[in-house]
Amino acid sequence: MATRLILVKADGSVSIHADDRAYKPLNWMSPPCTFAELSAPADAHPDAEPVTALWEVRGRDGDTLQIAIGEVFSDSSHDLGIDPGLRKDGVEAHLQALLAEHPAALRPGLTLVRREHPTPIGPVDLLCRDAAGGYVAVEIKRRGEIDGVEQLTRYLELLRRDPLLGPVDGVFAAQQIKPQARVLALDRGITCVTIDYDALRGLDKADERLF
Amino acid sequence: MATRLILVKADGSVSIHADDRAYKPLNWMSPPCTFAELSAPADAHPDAEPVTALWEVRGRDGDTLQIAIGEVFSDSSHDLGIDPGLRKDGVEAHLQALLAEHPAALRPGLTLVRREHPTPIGPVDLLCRDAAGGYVAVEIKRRGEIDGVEQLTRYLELLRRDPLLGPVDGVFAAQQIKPQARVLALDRGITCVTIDYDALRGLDKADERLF
DNA sequence: ATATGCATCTCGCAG
DNA sequence: CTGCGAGGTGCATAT
Repeated sequence: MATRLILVKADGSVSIHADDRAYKPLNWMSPPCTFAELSAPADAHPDAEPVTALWEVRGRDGDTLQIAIGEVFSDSSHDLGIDPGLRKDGVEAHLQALLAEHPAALRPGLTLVRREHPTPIGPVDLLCRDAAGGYVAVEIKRRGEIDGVEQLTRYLELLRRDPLLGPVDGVFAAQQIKPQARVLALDRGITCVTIDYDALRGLDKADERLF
Repeated sequence: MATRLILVKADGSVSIHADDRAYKPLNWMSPPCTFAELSAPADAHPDAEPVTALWEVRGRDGDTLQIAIGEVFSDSSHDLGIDPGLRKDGVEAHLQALLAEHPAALRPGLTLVRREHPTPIGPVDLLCRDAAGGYVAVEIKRRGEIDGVEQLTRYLELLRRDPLLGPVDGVFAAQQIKPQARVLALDRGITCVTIDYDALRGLDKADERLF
């Protein structure tokens, strides 16, 4: 038993918050879920704090979350209406767009062949050619971790099976690259490039001024 | 402007919730952060809804979150006190502990060499030996997905470079294994084992009774 | 409905 | 403090 905040949203989710852990609840049930009040809660131990209500929230896979309520300090309900939504900036998609405009920022002489070049196991962020005409596959992340290196490795493996392309170089580009990811990349002959987002955006702005 | 829930926690975090997205806020600032009310909010557009207050939340890296408040429908504050905390059951650590006690549940004749056996790129969950004396590396997940297979593959690659160990088998153990992960594992010669947590715990309880 | 990839992920642990 | 792995991750998108 503890004083906690229970948040029931219109989407059907239920969250139980303590006064810490940032935005993450102690426990929760994601929608879709159904909500029921179990009748006549019986206290197992007479010494325990009395339970005045018992809620059961049932999730889609049959998981249940039971909430035993002792005392209610505050209970309010509000209709929030339709939300106008939220727009974000600076995510991976923007990095990809900027680098597609300025591939030479990754390696001098690099030119873009296409964005989201398809392979059987998913699209490569950028496919480029270097000054010598060789193909270069680029994987872009906001934060470069091992997963990204694995992803690029799989793409390279498939691209290199394509006789039309010939040898394919790999470039792993991110605003920040974790040491372990860097080690793994180098071990696999993949070049790491850390990106300065603001500088790149500046480059883009300068470009616009020229035309 | 929209009707939203603003949650300010004792840990200093601020979250802004819409009436959907399960427990995730539309926007937030994680602790540690400081909270200030900017004075005299000026409305840029006379037609816009009036802003009666303007909050600025500043994060550790200098990020700021500004909250413009029009009308307050409800405002309440509660002292939640110290939280007794939350104990979880059935997470990967428990699975690992149980399997370390009962490695033969993975494959008959298997015995434990050590838990968290170190490699240059991280620890292998379990290192075991089979009846024939050969080494077996075990990766344990609650939910087996492709990432886990990749992880085990990396460990195996490194362990197999160690001449002291000789050939090393791989076992991928999880309560639930996704079809694609299973296909990838089999393609790489890795054995998949789905674990019945309750049965394993029963095995453990039975063991305790013997001593 | 399911698989894949991103995220201001958050959180806990261990060096 | 930092890095890294786990999470009932959540969430959007493409298939």
